[in-house]
Amino acid sequence: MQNYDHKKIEKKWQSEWEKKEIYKTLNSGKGKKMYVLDMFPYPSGVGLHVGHPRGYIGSDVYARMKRMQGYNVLHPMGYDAFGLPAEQYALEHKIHPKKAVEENVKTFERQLSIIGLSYDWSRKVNTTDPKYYKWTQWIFLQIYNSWFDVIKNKARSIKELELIFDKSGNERVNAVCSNDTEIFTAKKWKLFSKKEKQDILMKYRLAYEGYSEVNWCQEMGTVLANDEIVNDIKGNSISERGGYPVEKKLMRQWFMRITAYADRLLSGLDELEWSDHIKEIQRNWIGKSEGSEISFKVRVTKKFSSGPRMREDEEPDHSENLFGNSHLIKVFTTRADTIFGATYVVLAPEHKIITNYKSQITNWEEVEEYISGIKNKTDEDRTKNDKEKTGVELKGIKAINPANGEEIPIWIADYVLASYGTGAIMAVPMHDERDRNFATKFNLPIIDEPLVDASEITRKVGGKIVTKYKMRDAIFARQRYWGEPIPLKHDKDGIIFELKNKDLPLELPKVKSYSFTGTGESPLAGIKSWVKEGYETNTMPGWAGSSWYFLRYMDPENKKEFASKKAINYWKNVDMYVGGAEHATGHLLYSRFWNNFLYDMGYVSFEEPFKRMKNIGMVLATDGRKMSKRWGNVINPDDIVKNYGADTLRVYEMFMGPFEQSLPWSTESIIGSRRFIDRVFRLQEKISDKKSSIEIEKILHKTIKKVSEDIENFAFNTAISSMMILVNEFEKTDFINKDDFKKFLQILSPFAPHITEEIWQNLGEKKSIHKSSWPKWDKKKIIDEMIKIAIQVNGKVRTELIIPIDMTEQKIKDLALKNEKIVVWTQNKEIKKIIYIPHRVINIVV
RNA sequence: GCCCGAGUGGCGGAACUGGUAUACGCGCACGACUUAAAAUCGUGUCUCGUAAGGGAUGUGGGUUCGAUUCCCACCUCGGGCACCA
Repeated sequence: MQNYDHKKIEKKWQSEWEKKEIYKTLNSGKGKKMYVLDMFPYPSGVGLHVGHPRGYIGSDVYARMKRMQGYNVLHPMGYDAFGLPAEQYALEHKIHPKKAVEENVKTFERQLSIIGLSYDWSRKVNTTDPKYYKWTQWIFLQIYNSWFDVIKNKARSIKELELIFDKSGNERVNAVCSNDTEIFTAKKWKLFSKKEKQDILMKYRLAYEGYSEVNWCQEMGTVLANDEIVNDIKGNSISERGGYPVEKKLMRQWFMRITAYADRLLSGLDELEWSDHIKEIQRNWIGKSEGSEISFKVRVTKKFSSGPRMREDEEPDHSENLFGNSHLIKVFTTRADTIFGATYVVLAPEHKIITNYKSQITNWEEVEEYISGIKNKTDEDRTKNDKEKTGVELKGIKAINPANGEEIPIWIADYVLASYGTGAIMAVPMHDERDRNFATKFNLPIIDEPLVDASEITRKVGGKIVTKYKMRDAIFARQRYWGEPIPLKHDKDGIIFELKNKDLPLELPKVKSYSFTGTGESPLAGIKSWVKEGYETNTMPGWAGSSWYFLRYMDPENKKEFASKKAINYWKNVDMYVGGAEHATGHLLYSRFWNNFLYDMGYVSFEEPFKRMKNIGMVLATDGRKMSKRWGNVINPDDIVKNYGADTLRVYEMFMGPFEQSLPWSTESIIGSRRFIDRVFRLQEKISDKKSSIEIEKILHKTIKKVSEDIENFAFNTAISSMMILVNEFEKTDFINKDDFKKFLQILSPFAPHITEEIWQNLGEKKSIHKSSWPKWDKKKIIDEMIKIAIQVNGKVRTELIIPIDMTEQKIKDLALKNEKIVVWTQNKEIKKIIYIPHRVINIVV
């Protein structure tokens, strides 16, 4: 008997499998389909630590079992490689990002290849490959050319909207649109110029151009993310690196109107087999709340003013204009029932109505100062919970509470956000803690008025019931180089043209420097030919390519479509998605959004892309911290594979604890998994043609059942522990039946593919174990004839009984009562009742 | 602050739907093999107690014949959101 040489065995089988392409998947097959997908990685320069492959091993075990169970399994891998880290790596190493990605992919593949994962590598995708991002651009154009019909609750072509405008204007259109959209008739629409029409349509498109505030750092010449900013001693925002001042700057951006899908993204969660935890995070992120929109009239109290025209008897205005018109303040409240307790109104400092009353506000200087003070603060500063409330009253004007006609003061304060609701609130200090804090600080009245019916009062004061979401539209632009170019161009009059399909992909141009431009614009803006052609200079954000990659794996070489109808209809949604929980509010929301959109437009036949999902827990370092170069606690999987073998690494990573739980790595404990593999190898010596004992058969079949069920539930740790128990039993016997041992090898093979293949073929099999059929357990063989039950007196276990499984309840009770260990506790006492739980326990209550 | 999740031996963890808590593995101790060590194998390993028996699943209470599991309060840790009207 030769010794177990993991290096030799693993190398041999890996090259054999590759040669025979045993993991290659066709877009058709006899069995049912099964799409098992890993979240594709961002190949970074530092390489993998032992935590990274844990999720891949889990999905691999699952995919391998499903394959053996007769499913046609799609199990691909690819790379998400656009974005900042690759760009920064390139800057540091002075190479092109494309080169950096190539290098990192190579490192990644070398590290993965030695673990023995069963990917179909022929389906590899890379988001930075023009052949791939051609279709990212194409999908962008479909989204750009769509609007959202609220009545039909789905996306429709923008051409249809134009037809509606031609026919009847937008008065009756119920669409999701930007909130400063004005109402027009068909007649008026026809009079608009081309540019004006374009601007109006832009307010309806699901991908649209707009402006948003960014954190701008002049010294660094770039936009910073929120977590790249810290506060100095005075509370001013400064960059984390360098400590330069950061201010807010309005910047042109592209957006995705994900808010149109808020309701569907919320209700779609119900049918998904995801952990409740992740669903809850998405629900909170979407943040649905129902309430009332109510208008408060503004009255100028300063005498002889020449302000906006106002008439007391004027009808409230119900236009969709965000900030209402000049003489009405529209507030959003979830507590319309408290309206009689409203003692003041608060506007966001950005509220448009403020400047409309510039000449009526008597303390304008003070107001202006407060507003400009807000400008230099980041949202984070403004929204710190423990922050003392600040604000300024708008003197000279008052609001009228529509419920009781009372005149109440109007304030501006940064605790009211322009981006949520209507940017204005009615303050009810009696019922709202924030309003109460504010009222206390500024000596505003706090009154206790009886509550009224919310919907009734809303109707009475001419308001309406509305639903609001916390979720915002997603910014879909980066002012950086390393991303997909946006496939649009404009002429000198600002008319936007989309690129035709035949002109896709619009490839990233070569550029001298892809570092920050200093103007905040993308490096593409520095390329004369690019700008001259009128191409868009923003690039797409990192999440663009990852929002649809699962569809490309189905048909990765297709040149005519992002994937053929046939392939999409065959594979449909991902059946099992495996990856980190940190993508809950990013990737997992965006890709659901894109997939919903593609469903609306008839490109895919399913609304939800990821039916089942398991979230891998993090592998922590031995010290309980995250593994990081910084702490010097990184364990490299290459070393583990070298010293213990890939099978041992795989078994250990699955055995160390529950799949979804974060666990500390222990190189000390890994020896247990290696011993297990060693024992399995040594068991070969005991193989015989003799029939196994009934006891061994029983435990074997129980183990097959347990392992099958555990893999299905991603309970890999207990699957392995049950196989360890079986091996312990095998070791106690003199011989092992060959067929029984082969069954054991099969259920172990998803975890330890190399050693099981080696023994399998040592036993005379010619075909790969991974192509064999998953063993079935025999129901008859797992039934115990004799079982052990506990006998309790008053809930405490006093003894155990071993009885035939079919013994009657009465007989068991008699036996229990006669038992000498029980009699000690029951004599001279009245037996009140006896509780019998079949096959488990008898409890005698005295 | 609000919303989720978790807390079990020296360590990682197990326990179906309320039914014998501590499976499996690591570590440790002792023993076998060995000149010796490693490897391997065997035995033991929650705690107090000689035993009978008692006590332990973060803490305190409750429901129940019976609670790691359900309920209430609190403590600690992890995650999400963060003045969302």
